[in-house]
Amino acid sequence: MRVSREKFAENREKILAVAGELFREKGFDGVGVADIMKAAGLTHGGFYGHFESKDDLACEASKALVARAQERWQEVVEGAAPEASRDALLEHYLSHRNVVEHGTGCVFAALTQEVSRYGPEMQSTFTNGLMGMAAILEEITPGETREERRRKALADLSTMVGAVILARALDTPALSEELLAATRQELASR
Amino acid sequence: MRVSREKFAENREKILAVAGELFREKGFDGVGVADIMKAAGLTHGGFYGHFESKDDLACEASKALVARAQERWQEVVEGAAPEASRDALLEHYLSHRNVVEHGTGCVFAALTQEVSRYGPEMQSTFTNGLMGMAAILEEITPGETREERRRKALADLSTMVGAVILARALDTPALSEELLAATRQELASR
DNA sequence: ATTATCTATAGATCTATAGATAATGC
DNA sequence: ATTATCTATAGATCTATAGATAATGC
Repeated sequence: MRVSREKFAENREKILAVAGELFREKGFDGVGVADIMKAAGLTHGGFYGHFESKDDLACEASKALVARAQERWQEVVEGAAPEASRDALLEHYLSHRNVVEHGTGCVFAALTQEVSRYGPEMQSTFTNGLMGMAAILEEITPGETREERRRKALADLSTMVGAVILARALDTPALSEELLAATRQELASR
Repeated sequence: MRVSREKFAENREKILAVAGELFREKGFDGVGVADIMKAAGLTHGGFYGHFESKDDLACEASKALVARAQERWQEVVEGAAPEASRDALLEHYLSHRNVVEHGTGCVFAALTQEVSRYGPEMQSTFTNGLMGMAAILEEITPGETREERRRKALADLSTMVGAVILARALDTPALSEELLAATRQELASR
């Protein structure tokens, strides 16, 4: 049941998209190749025509997710007036949606803890991604010197990702919301 | 090869201690019952005399780790002069050691992302733990009102845990150290 | 006699591959 | 003829259990 070259490329993209969602929902270790292929509407065995291994897929999916995350931040920043861009980004990131919807939420809030156990290529992808996010933040962060803005950007990035990760672990929506609101308020007042 | 009642209790503690370390190193999904028992110097089959299931062990080990983490923060706070306690806690937590030594480092920096996928009992344990850490922070956080101190404590907790998680994902020690130092400096200046 | 541990294995699941199938595209 | 997918399965690994073994403690 061979498909056209075009459809082949489409299938590869479908696998990547489905994997990006399932990995964020269940973690790299929490989902198997068969699950991913089933969700993509293909058979298990067909997978190895598209990717060398599950690790290969995990790396490719991560690269796509990290690139997309940076694009989203750029869009949010560029979509707001310069003086409102930092607040816009804070509202975009520290949102109820990003806490509840794991499968479509921030890749860093979902997978960072697994990265340090998944080999150098994955770590390199996340390092580049995090530095990219920090660079975007740095540009919209007030401060006297470039060093001060860089410092604030790194600390703010830790705060933002940390808040979403912790909010996801809390078992009461009211507590998650309080943590999120507290973080938004504290970051905005700086 | 039956052992004494005393030795039985000792073996249980040994399993819990080894599990606490291996879970923090490799994640709940990254280590098996056989690995844990081997590291404890016991056989695989003996496990089920001590715990009902792997999930049961994961819950018990998490409870112990969370309780121990709170004790450590209390000790650090009480071991410093009142006006220096916040700085002491920041230095204790935002340390090179806590980034590099996963097996003995902060349980929240190691396992929080897996918690939301591991059922309500585990989430409850982590929620209680996080609220306990926030309460300790709140007491040593300056601020006009109790609400303001609570808010700052929640945001600072997000920053601290977030910084260690991100520092662990970075693939260059110099970048990890920069992130840690930036976060320490920003938090201390508040 | 009781019970903590050990040996052995059932049963489920997961990654990866081999060979068959069937549609594409030169 | 080439090649993308499907069927079937090998091989590894993981949780959990059954039955045997041997030391404890009434």
